Amino acid sequence: MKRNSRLSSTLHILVHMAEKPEHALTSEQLATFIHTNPVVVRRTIAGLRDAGIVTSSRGHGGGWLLGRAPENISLAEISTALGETLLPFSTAPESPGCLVEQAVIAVLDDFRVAAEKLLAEKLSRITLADLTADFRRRYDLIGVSSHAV
Amino acid sequence: MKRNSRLSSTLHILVHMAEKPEHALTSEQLATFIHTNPVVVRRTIAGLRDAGIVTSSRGHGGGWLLGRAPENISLAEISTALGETLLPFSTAPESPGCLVEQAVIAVLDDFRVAAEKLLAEKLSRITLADLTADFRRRYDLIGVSSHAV
DNA sequence: TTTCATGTAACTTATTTAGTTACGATTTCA
DNA sequence: TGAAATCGTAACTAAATAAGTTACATGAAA
Repeated sequence: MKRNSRLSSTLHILVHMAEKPEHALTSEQLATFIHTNPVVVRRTIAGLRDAGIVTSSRGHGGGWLLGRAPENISLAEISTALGETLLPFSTAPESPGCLVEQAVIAVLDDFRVAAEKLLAEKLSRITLADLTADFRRRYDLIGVSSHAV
Repeated sequence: MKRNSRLSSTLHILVHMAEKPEHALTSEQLATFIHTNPVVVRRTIAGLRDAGIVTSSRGHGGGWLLGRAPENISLAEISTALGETLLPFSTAPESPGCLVEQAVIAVLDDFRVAAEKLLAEKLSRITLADLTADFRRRYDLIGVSSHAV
């Protein structure tokens, strides 16, 4: 798993889980999908469990399942549950008391608040179901082209 | 200079330059403003020079000046000149040929393109002049409160 | 009670970014 | 013309962050 790909890797995993709603997938299996190892998977999606997006069970036959229907899981929730920040820049003060810095931070923070709201809104309109639908479309297309050949 | 603070640090520097339009500031001076060293400053704002946002001159009395009026320098330009990415997540393929990944990347890239456009628009409406105005307001306020006491 | 699975802490490794040193090129000034 | 000041940039070091790995405790099922 590459850097900064936690969101896309997690979505990859979730689509697989959505495609096997009745079958718990182990961390081991999920790890192979995103070319990493089971511990990284467990660590990465631990927050999703806390958010009720997935459930996990131990022991024989255990593993991971979606916590609810893909229609009710938005990318906004997933991103939040992963602890991802939508904007990459920092506005933490480095020279408390400096008026220039205070002005910079004030303006940037205003922008940040507004931007995060916008992004969260956009992400909340995309659901896991949209992703699985997109996947199925691609899958069916391959089938068609195979027949055509 | 902390991590992920290249944008705010650069804005800090630029406000100082806007406040001294006639006086070239050296990398050394700029470095002290953001608590780093001259080479980091030169490296960081090299892109701004290429974009015409600032100019630099060598030798005795040399240093850095704004390339044009603060009203005509937007945060969008600055961010771009710094080579900053507005969104932090990666959508680089890790398993070429995987249809699930393709679906995930397609959806995320659509979001990314739309989101970057939105953010760039918002940033293009904020200029360096807005920052200096904010700074002056704070500066004047301090003066007033000093008189009051 | 054995096996399979997660939960998690601790450690190692890889990557990225900032910091540093060094020095050449350019400009000003005495 | 020579000394001092300043940027430009390459090369290296250090620090921070994130991923990968190992190890083992916990819990569930056969």
